[in-house]
Amino acid sequence: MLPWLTPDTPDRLKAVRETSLAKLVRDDLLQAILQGDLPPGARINEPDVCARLQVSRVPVREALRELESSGLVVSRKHAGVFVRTIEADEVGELYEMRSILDAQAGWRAAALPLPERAALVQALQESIALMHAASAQRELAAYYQQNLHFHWLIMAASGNRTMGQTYQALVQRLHLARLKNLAQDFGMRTSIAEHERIAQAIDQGEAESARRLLAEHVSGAHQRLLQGPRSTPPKT
Amino acid sequence: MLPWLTPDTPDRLKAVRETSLAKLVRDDLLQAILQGDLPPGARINEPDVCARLQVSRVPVREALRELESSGLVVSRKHAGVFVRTIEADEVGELYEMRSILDAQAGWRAAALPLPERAALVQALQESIALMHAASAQRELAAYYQQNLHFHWLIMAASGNRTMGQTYQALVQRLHLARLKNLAQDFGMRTSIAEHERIAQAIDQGEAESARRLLAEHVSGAHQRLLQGPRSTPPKT
DNA sequence: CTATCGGATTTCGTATACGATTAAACGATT
DNA sequence: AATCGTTTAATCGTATACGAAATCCGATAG
Repeated sequence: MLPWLTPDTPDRLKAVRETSLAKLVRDDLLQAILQGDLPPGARINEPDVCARLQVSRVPVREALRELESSGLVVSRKHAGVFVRTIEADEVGELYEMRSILDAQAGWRAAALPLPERAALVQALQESIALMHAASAQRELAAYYQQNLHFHWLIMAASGNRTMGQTYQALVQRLHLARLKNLAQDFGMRTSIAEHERIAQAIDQGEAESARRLLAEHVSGAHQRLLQGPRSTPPKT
Repeated sequence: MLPWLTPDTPDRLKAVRETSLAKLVRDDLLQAILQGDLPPGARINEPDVCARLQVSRVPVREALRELESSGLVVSRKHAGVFVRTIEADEVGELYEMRSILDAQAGWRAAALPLPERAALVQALQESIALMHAASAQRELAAYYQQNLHFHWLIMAASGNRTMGQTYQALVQRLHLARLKNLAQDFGMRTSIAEHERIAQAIDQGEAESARRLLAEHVSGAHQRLLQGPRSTPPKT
């Protein structure tokens, strides 16, 4: 390798060549939306974005169109672009889709050849450990992130990139809904226990179990969300 | 109703108010792609589109960006926009997603309250009748359309609009793959028989059966596609 | 005759400016 | 107080221009 070439030079070169201003603007707005800097219902001002990022209107408009088609913003003609507000019924729709996507990914993951599966399971267990830590310290944000990570590990391992993209868009929209209702502790303990059983099923190669557990896990998460926070589960 | 108001006036008014040039261009290009006028791999020339539709470049670019994010075209910087070519492995990914979406929709449909379910089943049976007709006359295009229609009926009846949108985008991409391989007769008889059993399961309200049958039906369609055309199934 | 290098053409990406249209806010009138 | 008209500000669509990149093509060297 030539001395002035760092290992990541080809990647950076490729990134510069293939990226466009529109994509950069899109990523910036995406981050702003997901972080809550642009809360649901907020109006996105084109000139402001142009001024902030020092770009012209065209890339901004293209970025907004792309965000619109992924369902994160809505554009009302001659009125502006607004961050979408996700209604309760749509949350239900999104959870239903998540449940079947997660279930399918889990099924695939559990049917993976042993070496890859073992690597996945190890990553899952590390994620679970971090969930325990976050739960113990009541760090909801950290727990939430780990939760996303856990499921993403399974999705990524399933090997279906198309499904992964849909999943990602889906999670982003759910995140939008989450921004409205303040983050709350909806049964972290139950959730962790389910995660452990899922990881176990994948570890054992029990594909059908993994599928069922994941479907129930996601549906259950939705149910817990609907029922709202509870102090402690009643001992029957 | 006021005399000068035709029944569809509100709709048309709404359409005019909400539509934009970009959306019109998008729909036009979408149709051109799906009809095969712009075959996979074809280059989409911006000035040509501008000249043909008598619009400026901005709406054309926005339309292309939207098509890109729905996976129908790819844009190579400074090289142009091209209709996507779907590779075999991606076809597999798409079929995998279709199978779980169809299965879930069928499960929901079979759990529908009786009046809606009866209406759905009637529509499904009409569709099957048209499939029989198309099959008898070897009209592959007509059969293909009915096939799409059949599955769409189930998806629409399931009531999950979000899932319906993903499904639609998915079917469009699969259609793109189909444009490359010439349309072929991959077991219409088997397919019709499966459709009949699916309609029956929904009619009987057997949700789990409907889910399983649809999942197997779509997977089977993919398998038939992979194996290529066969003269007649061997009698065991 | 082939391969490679270089320039010319084409096309895309971006920036800027302007007219048209619309929505929302404000004020005037009844 | 309610309604209507006006104003204002924003967006949308368009036109134009320029820089950058890629492709095409020919000339030259081997």
